[in-house]
Amino acid sequence: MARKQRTKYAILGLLSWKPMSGYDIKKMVEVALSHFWSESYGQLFPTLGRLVEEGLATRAVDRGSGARARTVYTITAKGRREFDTWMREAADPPRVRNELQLKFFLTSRRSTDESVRLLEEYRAQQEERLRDYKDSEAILARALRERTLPEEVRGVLGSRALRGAAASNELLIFYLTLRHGVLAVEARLEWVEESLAALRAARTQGRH
Amino acid sequence: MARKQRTKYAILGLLSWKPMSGYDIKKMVEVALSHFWSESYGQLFPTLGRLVEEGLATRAVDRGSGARARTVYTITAKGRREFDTWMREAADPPRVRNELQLKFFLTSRRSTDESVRLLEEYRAQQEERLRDYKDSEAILARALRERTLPEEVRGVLGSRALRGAAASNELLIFYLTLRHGVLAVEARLEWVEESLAALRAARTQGRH
DNA sequence: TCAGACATGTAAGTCGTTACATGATTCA
DNA sequence: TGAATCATGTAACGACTTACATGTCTGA
Repeated sequence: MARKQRTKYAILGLLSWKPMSGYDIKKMVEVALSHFWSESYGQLFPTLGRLVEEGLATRAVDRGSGARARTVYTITAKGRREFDTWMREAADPPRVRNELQLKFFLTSRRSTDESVRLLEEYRAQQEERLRDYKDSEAILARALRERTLPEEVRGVLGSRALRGAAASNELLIFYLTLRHGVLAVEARLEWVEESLAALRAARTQGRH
Repeated sequence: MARKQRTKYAILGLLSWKPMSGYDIKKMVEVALSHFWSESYGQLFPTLGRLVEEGLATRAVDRGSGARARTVYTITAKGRREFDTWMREAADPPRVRNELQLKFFLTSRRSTDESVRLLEEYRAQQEERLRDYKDSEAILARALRERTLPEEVRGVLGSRALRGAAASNELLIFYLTLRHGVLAVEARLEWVEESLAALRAARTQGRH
């Protein structure tokens, strides 16, 4: 029952790129995947421990030249096999629980002012996000055009020089996942405008 | 810690419309809110019990003329006050965990075929949803134009005749929440096409 | 010197799903 | 008569967050 263990596979997937510490993984998720994924320390560290127990990763303490100690996890062959299997399984559709939509729905027997207020709250929320995304999008679009690897993404995509199809493909996929976020946010903003207009129109009609 | 209790407020909100049984609430969520909300029995019934304990709702067994017994919950004045308070609080932005996006991101060091397969899976998933939404959208758009209350939504919006601004506003808000679902799905489909085109273009370039 | 980032973890609790369990009623 | 739907719930589990706890290193 409920055997999804998505944190496990997310970690395995990131470790399939390169060995990382728990802290690295948390940072990576925050800077590169935050518009479609999240992990908390409370999930991350226990899961890393379980990965080692199950023989899917190994743990090693790295004291590189005076730097602070880091516990680095490396995926094993068995870990790669399990990750491969998971990648081939159908992804389960995200179950959505959008509190703002719920509240908006529940205003239908309350006042139109309240509906409008919620829409404006939603708009502010989404506009802020859009600004973030647009900044990153511009950087990535430029990198793709000019075939350079911008400093901002080196931590995420690795420090290999951007030459050959492989590295450029990584950059493209990274860009596309961000585009998903941009298009989603833009659709929500479009919806807000459409809804505000519809409420205004209804109000005018009701008053005639 | 983690004192959101969204199920509690969702139930309170629905009970603020009319008295309902646990089963009614489940059905209502499934038919009217499924594109932005979900509740499971395992959450619903214990929460309903808690509502009664806290004096936010009352429980009554209804044996209406030979029909099967139903346990009907009615919101109290205290319940309405708590619901009002919650409605005025800022909604917390939904934390998103989109497994398909994660997988797509993780294909960036694997094969383009795998990226394409995931996009096609996503497209199929979203197209199916869009068909559902479009059917309901057509019914609701027609009802709004003609100012009638279609049979399909009577269970949700109550059986009051559609006259006056109040009932028509309910229908409008219901329609708008569905539009949110439609626009979101359309944006995802747009993204799929854009991404497939980008991958095709990259493949051609890489081969030249 | 002190803020901020690096770094690793645990404890406690809540949230939420799924499977199970049970039985009545309706209608084809 | 038997499938579908109505109807109510519990048990077990897994998922996930938040708060707590602790300490180091870097650079302005």
